[in-house]
Amino acid sequence: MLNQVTDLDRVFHALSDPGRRLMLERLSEGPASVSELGRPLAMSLAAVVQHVQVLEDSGLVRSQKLGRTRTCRLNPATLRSAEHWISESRGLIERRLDRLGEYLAESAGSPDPGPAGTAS
Amino acid sequence: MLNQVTDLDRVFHALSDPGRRLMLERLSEGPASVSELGRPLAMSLAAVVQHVQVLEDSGLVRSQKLGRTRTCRLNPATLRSAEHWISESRGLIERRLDRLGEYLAESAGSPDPGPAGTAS
DNA sequence: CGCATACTCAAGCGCATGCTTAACCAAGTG
DNA sequence: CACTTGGTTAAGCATGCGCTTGAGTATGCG
Repeated sequence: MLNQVTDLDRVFHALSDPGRRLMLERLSEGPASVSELGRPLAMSLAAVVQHVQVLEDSGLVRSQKLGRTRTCRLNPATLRSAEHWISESRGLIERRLDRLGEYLAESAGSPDPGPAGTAS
Repeated sequence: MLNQVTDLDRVFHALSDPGRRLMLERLSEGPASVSELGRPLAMSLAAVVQHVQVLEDSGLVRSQKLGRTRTCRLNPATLRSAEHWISESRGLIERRLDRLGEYLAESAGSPDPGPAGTAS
């Protein structure tokens, strides 16, 4: 719950690249080799390897080498932790907005009394 | 569904910074001013403004200036689109793993028949 | 064996990011 | 009015990121 923060850094950063997301989408349909992941991407194999490394460092992907090919597979648990962070924040504010809506509906006409609370 | 991709770039990139996530958590409890968002962050106001700019470009945050203070508030819709992308990928692979589990339970002993499909 | 395949590693390059300081402006406050 | 507070903008700098090339290693195949 605390050092997960730095984990989230890596996860969201990994997710912020369209090429890496494409790899993940591919991986969500089943395991794949490194060169297979990079095939639709128009870049050198070395670059693909670096992307895979980012994904693996983030925990989104795990891989193992069998013979001379490295097989990657998605790790849903890490994906879930990112999803969890988002849904927490989103849930929080949506509940807040709901309550605000009710409040405004009840006492229509009054301005927001104190949205931020401690305003120094 | 298509040009959302570049939007997701910005959203996930915005989420990849711990300071920005802290701002979002703050914002999920209600609107706040720029200097208020930056108070716990140990950096100059100018830097905070730049972070807010990133959040706003991503669509995660909207703001309006009233008097001399800019008030920021969270936009749950954008948060939801990021959550949606993740849950899609995660759902896909978890269903796949479930099916694989059933398959392995039924015909125990057989190897995976063809996980990637088109292996060229 | 020789040759292709599938990476792996290191160095380097250009550009973006994250921050700083400094100057500036506008809005409240005494 | 002077002064402070809150924010904006621009310039500059250090670091990191994404990619390349080039060389090397290990595996599979005929």
